[in-house]
Amino acid sequence: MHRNNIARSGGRASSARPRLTEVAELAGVSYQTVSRVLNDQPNVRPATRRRVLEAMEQLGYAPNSAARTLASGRSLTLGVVCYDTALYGPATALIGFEQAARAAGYSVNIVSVETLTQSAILDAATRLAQQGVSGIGIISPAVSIGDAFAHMPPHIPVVSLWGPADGAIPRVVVDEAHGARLATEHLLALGHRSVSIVVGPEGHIGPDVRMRSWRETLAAHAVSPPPVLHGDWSAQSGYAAGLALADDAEVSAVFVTSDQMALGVLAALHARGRRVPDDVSVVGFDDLPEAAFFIPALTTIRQDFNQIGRRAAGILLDAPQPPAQGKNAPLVVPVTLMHRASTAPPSKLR
Amino acid sequence: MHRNNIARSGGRASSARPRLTEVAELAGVSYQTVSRVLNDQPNVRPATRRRVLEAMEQLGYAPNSAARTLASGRSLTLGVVCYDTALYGPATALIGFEQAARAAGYSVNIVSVETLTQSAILDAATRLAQQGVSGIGIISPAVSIGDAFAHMPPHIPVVSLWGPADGAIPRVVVDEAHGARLATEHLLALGHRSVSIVVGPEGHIGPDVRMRSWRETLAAHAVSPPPVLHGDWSAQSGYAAGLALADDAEVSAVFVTSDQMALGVLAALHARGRRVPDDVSVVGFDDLPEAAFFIPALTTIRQDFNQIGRRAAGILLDAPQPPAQGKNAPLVVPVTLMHRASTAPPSKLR
DNA sequence: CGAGTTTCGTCAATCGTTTAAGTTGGCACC
DNA sequence: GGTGCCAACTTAAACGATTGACGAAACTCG
Repeated sequence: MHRNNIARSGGRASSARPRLTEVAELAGVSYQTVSRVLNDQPNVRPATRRRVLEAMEQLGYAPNSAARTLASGRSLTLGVVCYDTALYGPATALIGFEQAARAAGYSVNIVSVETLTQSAILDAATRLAQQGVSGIGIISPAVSIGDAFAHMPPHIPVVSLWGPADGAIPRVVVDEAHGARLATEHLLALGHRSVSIVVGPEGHIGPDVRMRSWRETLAAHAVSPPPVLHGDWSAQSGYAAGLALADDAEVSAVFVTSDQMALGVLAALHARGRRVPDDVSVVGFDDLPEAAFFIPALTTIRQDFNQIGRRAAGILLDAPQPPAQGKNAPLVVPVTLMHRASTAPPSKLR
Repeated sequence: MHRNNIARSGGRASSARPRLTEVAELAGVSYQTVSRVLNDQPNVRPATRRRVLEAMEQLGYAPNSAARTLASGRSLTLGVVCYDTALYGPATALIGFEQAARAAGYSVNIVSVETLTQSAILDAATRLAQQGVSGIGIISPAVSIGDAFAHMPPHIPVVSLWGPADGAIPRVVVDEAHGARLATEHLLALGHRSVSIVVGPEGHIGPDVRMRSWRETLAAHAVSPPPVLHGDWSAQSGYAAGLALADDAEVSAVFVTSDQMALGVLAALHARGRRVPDDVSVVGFDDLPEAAFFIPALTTIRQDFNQIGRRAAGILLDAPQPPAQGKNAPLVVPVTLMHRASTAPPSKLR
């Protein structure tokens, strides 16, 4: 004997975690049978199964997952690459992902990336792959990560949340286009002659789609689009954009593509003495829990972040084999307009 | 032979993950030596080490972590129990935790709990323990979870973030008491005769400490404390509290123990026509990135969420053996006052 | 150049499972 | 009452590493 396990070698029930063989012993069967019960395979008599389960219960047995994955090749673990998960949306999606994974008996490993570059994401995903996860979710509102996954560790299904369409990996997105249309049409329907826009960082997927849809909606109403303002999701950047908007007397309606930025816009408009919604109407995007308590309460587009996470996990769980990763249609989560106090008809119409 | 590995049995470099023996073969050493390099044990000549590392590089070798933990008993994985990680603070702490863990070569497993009860937390921690994590962080602003860890899976170090003092587990907290004192004294120093308070949910640790400190600070200035209002961290609950405050003409200064609730308070005061800071001064707690863009910009107590997470991971990493879990002093992260526009001297003094 | 270290290889056991293949027992059937 | 068969169970070989003991070759010194 080379490694003496003191804890176990001494007499009976040790404090260490019981093994499969101990369960078998207690139940009076072979360890094989216990394994059968564990992986609920057929050919175990109900009475035997019951005895085994009782023995497990009694010993407080839980299978050693390392041994399990080693022997079986299946890890029962999913990985998530997080970026900026401190934002409400991604954080909520992460929780949703975990909930769905846990419900299916999987655990969740996370790796965060500081920057949203292809190589950083690829590194993170590789880490997870080496950890042996059986699927990877990527919370990545960036445009071009598709290529990165050409060199991904082979045979691990991947799904992106708010991901780009360029890659060949499946993705879960919200109906960005519809949301932008809802927002823009809402403002037009109120009587605004035009709708300005504050979009997220260039190169991110969501903003791009929202902007395109906004432009199309304006075009459908024969409105030529005003200049586009860019932000980086932060309230700070929204404030900067808001100052620019405030100085333009033509602006009577703004679609801000995130609630955080909308908060900044509201602050800037207030600082410049432009009243909302009297002088300027503002629509956000996300429907943060706080949005209803902005001053004034923010009209915004709600997206169900938790569901995005759940759906993403679901895709991985349904695809233990890498799915047909064609240019398959993304899973689209619907959005709805929450009408609150920050939007009203332009003053001249009242 | 019982299980034929088709992929590997065919000729040379297969697409499957290389094994330790393959590295050894390529480097022209025994697998023993490779293992020595891997666990950087002594007695390997630099030149040999280099050859081995090159071979690893060339094959893209990464150790199979399941096999590793099985054989060694070390898992190189930490677990985190998350509650409401969609909130900015906890989410940021989670990221910090992961960053620190990753820097030390550990990966991070998460389990979320829907409710913050002892049993839910214990279940979650047990799940993680069964997963084989070598340390557990608990993001738990609740009071009484200490007992739960009496029956925890043995010999796994645990640390709580914003955790209660009652248990015997180490914890990382912010200087709640100092923060509350800073906030209260700031308002008193501005000339307010009294300071009202809106605290978080009863039974949570942070709120309790903050409230006690607020009370002591008032006492030190010979001010008898006004009635306490309770919220649940949400802006919604802050709004409700704010309405109550707005109706009380005596109130000229409020310390709201979270920025989210402060947002609700601001909205309620605004809705009731009470101006901030002219009629009422408001101080928050947390310093969310958005706080500077509330209307008006919120004076608040900043805490470094990321650092809390990092520190928590650090404690676990320094304690591969369960630490001396006495009533040890918690690791206290400092706070600072961010003075902004929501606080000013009471109107009668101006 | 011999003694004492390093360095490295061989051999072997082990971690706690899964899983293929072999063995037993009992029942039905003709 | 043998034959056949299936369910139920046992045996044995992996999975991919870690770890220990031990010995042989290769260095380092005095």
